[in-house]
Amino acid sequence: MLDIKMFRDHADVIRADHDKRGIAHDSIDEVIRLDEAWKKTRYDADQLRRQRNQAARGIAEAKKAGDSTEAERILAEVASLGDQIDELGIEADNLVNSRDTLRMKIPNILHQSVPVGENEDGNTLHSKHGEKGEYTFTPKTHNELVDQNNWVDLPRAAKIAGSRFYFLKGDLARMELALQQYAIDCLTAKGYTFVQPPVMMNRSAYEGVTDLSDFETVMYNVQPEGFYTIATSEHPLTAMFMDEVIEPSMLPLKMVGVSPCFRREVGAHGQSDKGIWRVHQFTKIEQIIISKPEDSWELHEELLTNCVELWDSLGLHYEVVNICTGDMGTVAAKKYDLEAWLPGVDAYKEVVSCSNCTDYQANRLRMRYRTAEGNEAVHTLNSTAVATSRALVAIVEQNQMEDGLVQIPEVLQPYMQGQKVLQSCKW
RNA sequence: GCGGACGUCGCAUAGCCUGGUAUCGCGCCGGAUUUGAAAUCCGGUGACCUCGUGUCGCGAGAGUUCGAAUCUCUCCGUUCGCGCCA
Repeated sequence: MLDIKMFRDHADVIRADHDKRGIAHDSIDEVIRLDEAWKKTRYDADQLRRQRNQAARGIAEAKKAGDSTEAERILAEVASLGDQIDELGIEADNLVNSRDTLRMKIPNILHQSVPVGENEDGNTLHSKHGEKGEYTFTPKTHNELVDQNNWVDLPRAAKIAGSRFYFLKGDLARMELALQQYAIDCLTAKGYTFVQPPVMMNRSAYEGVTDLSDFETVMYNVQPEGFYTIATSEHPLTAMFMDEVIEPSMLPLKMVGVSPCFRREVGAHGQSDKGIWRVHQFTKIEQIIISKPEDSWELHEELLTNCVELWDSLGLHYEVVNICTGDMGTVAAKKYDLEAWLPGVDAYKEVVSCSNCTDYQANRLRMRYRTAEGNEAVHTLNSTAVATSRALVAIVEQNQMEDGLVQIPEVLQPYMQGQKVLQSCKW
């Protein structure tokens, strides 16, 4: 959510940003209109409250002085004030609620380095890492490979849960765990604190970190408590300091989180999403930073550097893409994606997303830090380190051999008792 | 699940019984003093607005009242005891 001061003092900046994104200004104008109406109504209500408070003080004094006639007189005079105050108060509440409901939907201000484009075709190449491997045979898709080796059981998962769930089995499941440990070790070595978050959140905290439409399409709602299962550990870790004033000496707060991630994937279909590429549940190791505003752009680059080092060390070929205006969501001010090459389909597909959300989430979460001038909103950043299901797909496809077995990346071998090749499951 | 206690500005705490201006301390910021620092002293330190002798704010919401941190109810959270439990 953008600071209301942006609408009052720098509406031109928001308008220019909407122009870049190619969206109309209607909502901005409406927020400004509602804000002015709220300020006026609020002022009127305050004036009445002031009258009432003065009267109440008068009554207190009169009673102390033992003058009950005077007390009765003031009481009669202000008898109707309460109703008027209630009326104006409700009106003011309605106005400010409408204002903020609308304000929540207005996207973050983009960084100037974000390329302008209508859709994902406008994303620009930031950097290339590694080379396409050369195969003396026709590379298979990960679906064919996990099927051939009995590493994934989709039909039985569908039977007991539903489509887009999976059993992960044998050596592939072992490598999944190795990936988790390796990624966590890499980041804790860089000074990031390992945190395991709750995997469910209440609605009010969740509203602080996500696009409102996600409640209808992304998160599972768990009854009877009404919790939401997290779609990524970004959400609990970012919301962790909700409603707090953080000591500046604690910043920047760097965390590496691991959690299962749950996604309903409403409306998501298509041949390319078969197998374990797009699923309802997967594990993700996530980097989170909470920082002072002046440090966030440098730290955004640090997050990307961490990803690059991690993915390079796995020996994988991928590209880094700078997401354009038309492909950016509501929350991020700038976003890099890592797209790994999948030889089975000869395409680059998203495996990592690295965002600077500036003060957008912090404003919603009322998450501030102390400065000489007062309390100011912090900046929040997040980046995938490894989403294991997708990393497995990239490894399986890129490291496949002619017999359909898969070489284990060297850095993961120590986590698998030195094993070098993933073996098939018997059943 | 049952029963009790508790929730007050960044932290810590008083006020609650008996309704009538949000207390003291620490930390932090500014000023005085100092070559500098420490110590000391003074002031400030939640949010909002049309910036006032203004309004709101004591976990959230509702109620009683001219007026609620204070009384009543519901909910949330923390904690202790009992029960169940990996």
